[in-house]
Amino acid sequence: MNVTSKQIAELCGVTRGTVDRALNNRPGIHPDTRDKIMRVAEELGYRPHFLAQSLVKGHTKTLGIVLFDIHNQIFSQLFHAFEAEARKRGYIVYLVLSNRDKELEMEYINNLFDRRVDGIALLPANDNKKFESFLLRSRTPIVTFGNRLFGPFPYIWINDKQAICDSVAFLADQGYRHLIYLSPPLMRKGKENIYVPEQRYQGFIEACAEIPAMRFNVIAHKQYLTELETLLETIDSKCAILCSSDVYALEVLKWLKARKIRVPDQVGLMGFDNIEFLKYINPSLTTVDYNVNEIGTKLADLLIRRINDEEVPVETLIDHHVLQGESVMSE
Amino acid sequence: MNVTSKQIAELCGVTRGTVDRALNNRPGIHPDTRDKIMRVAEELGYRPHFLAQSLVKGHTKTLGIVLFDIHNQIFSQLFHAFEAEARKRGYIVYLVLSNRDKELEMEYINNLFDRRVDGIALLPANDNKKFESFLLRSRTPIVTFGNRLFGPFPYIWINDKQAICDSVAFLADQGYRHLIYLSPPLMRKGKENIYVPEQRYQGFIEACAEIPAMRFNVIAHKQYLTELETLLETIDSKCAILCSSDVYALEVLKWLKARKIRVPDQVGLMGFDNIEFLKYINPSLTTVDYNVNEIGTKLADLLIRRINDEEVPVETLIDHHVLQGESVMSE
DNA sequence: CTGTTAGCGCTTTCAG
DNA sequence: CTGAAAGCGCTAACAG
Repeated sequence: MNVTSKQIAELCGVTRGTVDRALNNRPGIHPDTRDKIMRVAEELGYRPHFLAQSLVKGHTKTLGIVLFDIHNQIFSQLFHAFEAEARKRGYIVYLVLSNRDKELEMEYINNLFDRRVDGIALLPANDNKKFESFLLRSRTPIVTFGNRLFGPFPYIWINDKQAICDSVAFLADQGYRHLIYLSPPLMRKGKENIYVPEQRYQGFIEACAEIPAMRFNVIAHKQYLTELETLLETIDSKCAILCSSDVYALEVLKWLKARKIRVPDQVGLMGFDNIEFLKYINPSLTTVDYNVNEIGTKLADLLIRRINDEEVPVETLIDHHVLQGESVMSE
Repeated sequence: MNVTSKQIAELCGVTRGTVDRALNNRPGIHPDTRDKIMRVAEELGYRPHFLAQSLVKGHTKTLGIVLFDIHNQIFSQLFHAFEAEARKRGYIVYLVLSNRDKELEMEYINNLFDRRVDGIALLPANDNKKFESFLLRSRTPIVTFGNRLFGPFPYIWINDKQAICDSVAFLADQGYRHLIYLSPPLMRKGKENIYVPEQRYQGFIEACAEIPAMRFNVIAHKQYLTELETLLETIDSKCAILCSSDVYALEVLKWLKARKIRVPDQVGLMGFDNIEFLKYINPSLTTVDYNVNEIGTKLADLLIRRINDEEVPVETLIDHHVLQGESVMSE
């Protein structure tokens, strides 16, 4: 069914070299033969065999993007922007989900290498040196985001530490004197790459340490709700729960509602990411907002520029700001 | 950097044919030479060139999936399941987003054809005959979902018409005597493939027609909220708004809250899809629930079976049921 | 301006 | 058991 350049050559009574010159309009061919070849190609609905082309050209116009999963809406928004930019620049993208499984992540990346993707956008779950040298060995351009590696891999995200510092400062401003930082990913410390959770955590610790009157706790548990329950009973000052991402804040909010604990009257609540779904939540959630579409677009841009051997900054940090909602209140 | 079978052949003093026999453990090779070749391959970290392999084998172990977008969570859930099943069966997947753009959809599908994907899972935005014959011409296995074509393309989804009939029956049971069906996608009638919206619409009309006491309206507008506002003022009987998907129901709920119209006291509200995020919504939304993970998994399964030339049913319908939430109430 | 040749990396058939 | 040769479909360098 599929017509090849060889067939066109035979039909036109020329050789494949000539057909190639016409098809890829390169110089050195008589206008008449070119026209004829183009007409025949058109009629037969000729389409070049992409794999064969890739094999000889050495590139595939394909990008891979590795995410943990796509349940957290922040990543589907990011993907959408990434895909759109990739398309505009002529690339198609493989989306693979590692489910935070380190083995699976390596398997997938290997598979992407085998398929000769031109570049990979990576949200890494692995973090050791072995992994990094594995990535380096392939010489495939890689840009990381949302979690950092320490080899020479460009990174794009936000300044997480600063964002949490800003959040703490904001809550302090509103009169909160006791903060609970909730970040279940921290429990995977030593097991997985938790660069970003760690950054946020440090931001929290440092910011709190600088405010003399501030008391604080950290919850880094799978069973964070039960821990929260016991904790909440012991606190008497004005207290807020700062979550490392909106999805946890939503879980907490749901739980608080079930317990008839009023937000923000009895306890303040703050998330992180400003995912689109927040617009349907009451009370509206105070959160850290940043332009994830911009990240997705720039991620693709950086990757493609690396593919084209252009210089790209090793670190690109997008702006963020605290977005005030009804889930916290002043005095 | 990348080691080829040719290099291994030279190093082992054999020919590439022999190397191939070892690597793909085929019969007709001396155990010793096999061992040696395997050892050398291992040491050099040999990995077969996937594109070259595909070129000669005639398959790519690649699936394409075409979605409108990934903002509606129902589709990210579906993708997750699809991807997981594909991986288990040895496939990697291209995710492309048509944004409901018919031109773009064709471009993308052409691109997937060019790349010789083994099969495509398609949520079609196009619907005319030209499009279908275009799809057929390529002879690439295609399975559709979420919107139907009428060529011989297997289809998997739910029985949408029945689901809306069930919803209407349910609402009637609860004592509602006036229903507003809200389905903005209907406005694209004649412009795009709206098979599923149409099915749901017909379910609504037919079900209402069978209930003598029932009055009803349909909103199929982009500016559905303003239309809703004027409509609501004219209604005196117990009324519910039935939305063609949860995302519209959430928009409506948000708007009603802003207008201080209480759900379900003043008006009932019902969605469709039961997306995961609903668990964070108050009042909890009455909706139509179905197992979208099952759809994603079966979609991949059907597609792969078609690729393997197995017979697959032309239509696979997953169960659904009305899930009662607090957004509707009896008498 | 066009044909010939070699090659991308792998598989497969046919001899030996 | 192994080598030689052809081919997947396309590109590119070199002659003519």
